[in-house]
Amino acid sequence: MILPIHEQVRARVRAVLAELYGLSDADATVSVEYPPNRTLGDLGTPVAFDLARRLRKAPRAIAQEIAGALGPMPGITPVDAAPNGYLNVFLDRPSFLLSRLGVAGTLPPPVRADKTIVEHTAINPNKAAHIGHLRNSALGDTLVRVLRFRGNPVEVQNYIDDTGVQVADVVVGFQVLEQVDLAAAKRIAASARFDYYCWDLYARVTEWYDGDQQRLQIRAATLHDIEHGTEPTASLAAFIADTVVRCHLKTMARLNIDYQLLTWEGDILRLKFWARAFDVLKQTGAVFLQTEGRLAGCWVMKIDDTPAEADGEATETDDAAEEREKVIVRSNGTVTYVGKDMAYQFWKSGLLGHDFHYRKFATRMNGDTLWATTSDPARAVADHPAFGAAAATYNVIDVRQAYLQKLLKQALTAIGHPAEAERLTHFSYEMVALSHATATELGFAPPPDSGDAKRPFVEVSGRKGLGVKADDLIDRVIDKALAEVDRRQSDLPAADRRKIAEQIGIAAVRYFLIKYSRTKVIAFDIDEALNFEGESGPYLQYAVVRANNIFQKLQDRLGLDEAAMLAPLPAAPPEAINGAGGDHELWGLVFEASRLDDVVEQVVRSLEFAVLAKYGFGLAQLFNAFYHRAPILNEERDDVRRWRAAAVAYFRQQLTRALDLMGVAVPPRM
RNA sequence: GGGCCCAUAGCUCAGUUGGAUAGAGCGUCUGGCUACGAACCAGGAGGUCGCAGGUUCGAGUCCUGCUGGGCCCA
Repeated sequence: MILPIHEQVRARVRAVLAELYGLSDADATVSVEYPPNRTLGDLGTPVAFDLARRLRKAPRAIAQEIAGALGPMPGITPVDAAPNGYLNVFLDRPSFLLSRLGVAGTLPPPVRADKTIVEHTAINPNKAAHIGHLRNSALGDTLVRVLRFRGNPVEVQNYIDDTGVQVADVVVGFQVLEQVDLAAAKRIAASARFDYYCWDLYARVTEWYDGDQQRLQIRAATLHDIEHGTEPTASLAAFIADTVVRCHLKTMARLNIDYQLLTWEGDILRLKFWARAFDVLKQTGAVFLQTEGRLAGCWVMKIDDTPAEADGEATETDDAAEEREKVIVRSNGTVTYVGKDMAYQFWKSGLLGHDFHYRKFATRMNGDTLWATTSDPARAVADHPAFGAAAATYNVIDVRQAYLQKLLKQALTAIGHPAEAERLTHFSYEMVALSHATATELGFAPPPDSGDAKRPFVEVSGRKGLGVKADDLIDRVIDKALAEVDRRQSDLPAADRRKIAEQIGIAAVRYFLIKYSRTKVIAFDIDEALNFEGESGPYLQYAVVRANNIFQKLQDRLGLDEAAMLAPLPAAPPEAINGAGGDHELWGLVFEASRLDDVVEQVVRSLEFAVLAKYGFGLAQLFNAFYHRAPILNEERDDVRRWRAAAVAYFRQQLTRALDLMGVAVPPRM
């Protein structure tokens, strides 16, 4: 963990700047960076460049003055003013490594107070999950893990849109296309994969609508029945949603993803959350009844469509022409999903003044209860954790929802809570499409002369049934992993090999979904996802497995455990770690391993998990190179061997933690 | 019509608040297994960072315009 050292260096340089030049903290920002290699230094700052103009001196001269005035710092040896003006510092390597291994004291974990809600997944409960949903869940779950790593208390929620158009469509499929009632639907659920069944049925309903637009009236009537609890439609819809949600939870559990609370849209309706939020919106004038024009009879919210501007110069020309009106309640009385989302957000931010009832829905992977909201007092469990009312909210939803997420923020501001709006984050990411090769392989190739054939990728469409189902992908990746494990670990029992293959498959899928910037469209390619070589989850796992094997062998052959290997180090000659002969490879590995906390901060700041993925990969690469060049079991010199073992011990500790942040476990063998 | 995003090696992508020599994986070519198991490593080839201006001691990174592509709103 390197951040405490950053702070130490930054504080000391600031003190020197005040001393030498009378500069306050506000006058100079001291950024701490990493020199390109360890020969130049471990940490560096370009502070002299920033001051060159103000002080009318060459950066190099300033750097030399600062270096001369810095004086000794605990754990930090010489300070070097590089010829180009960088100011670089070197760490005391032995004490740095030993303290990080707990041989010489440990660092307290950070603690933060503010409760944070992360909402992710939110798949319409009307069909099987596909790879697009997996990107959401993988990002969301990683966000949860990363926030917890840095001490944030997190509540994970999964929003279930059980009263939306998509569920209505599948209800139409059952009732009209299949002539199936609730009892028959239950029989189907008992005998087949229900989410897969619904996947196909949903696509058929879409086709059926396309055959005659009049049929959309059936959808509207069905939706109305669901929203108003009219039987038998309401019960069938509830059964479909409940059953499909349980399928989704199983799928996500395969990837080590789960939740603390399922929030059901139907409960928001039945508990009149919306009515409550509507009152607030009306009272504050945030929404009003439009009496004229084409939106007459609708309750609308004026929305700010202008791009964010720092200055106010444009305001005098920005009259009504720049403002649009968003329909919140349609003239037929139905609430748009924006309205429901607002009520939900008010509750998340602790501004609604009402709460759900809660019921136990299932058991989580760790044995805790997965809770669900309920509107039925008879089903409610009195003794439940406190949900909602968080200081900060992350809504993990793809970029197509950016407009609606902006509306949520505006609604919070409009009802007089700009601070809450500020702490609402739309965790936005681009969509997942299919590469042409994979679309073709799946039988979805667009006609050669069509416009679709010329596009860079093929769009996934749940409505058309066009996509890769999450469980199919996971199955294929695990099958591939199992074939590899069978080849290499034939002595292991089948059940163990299966378990290892699952761990490897999960790593491959999760790493693949994390490694791209969130602003990038993923053109999903099955062959790429199945590649376990190079930059992949299994590569990272393999590095840790190798490191673990070294300690296993030390134990087996010499009876030495990690603690016994490290115990003599405080008194051992430090040449091996100090890079005698200009070799800084061992130290380079240790230093890079220490950067995890810095990387996590950067990840939370930027919400870019690709940074975490690249870090883990780079660290694994460093280790693999070290592994080849620096033997431990076959090393004769005792101190060299122990320093190497210490470096490997720290490496495996840190990469194991990094993998855990990605929801990836380390297999016992590979 | 308005807004957001993307463009870097043959392909897929990194490149931190502007900073040290533009990197990685895949593919391709060459070499390395008596095991700390090669799901690995070492090396080669491969680049007008979409185009044109601007700001700066310094621009792949910031600003403006343009081209091509994707998405959202109307």
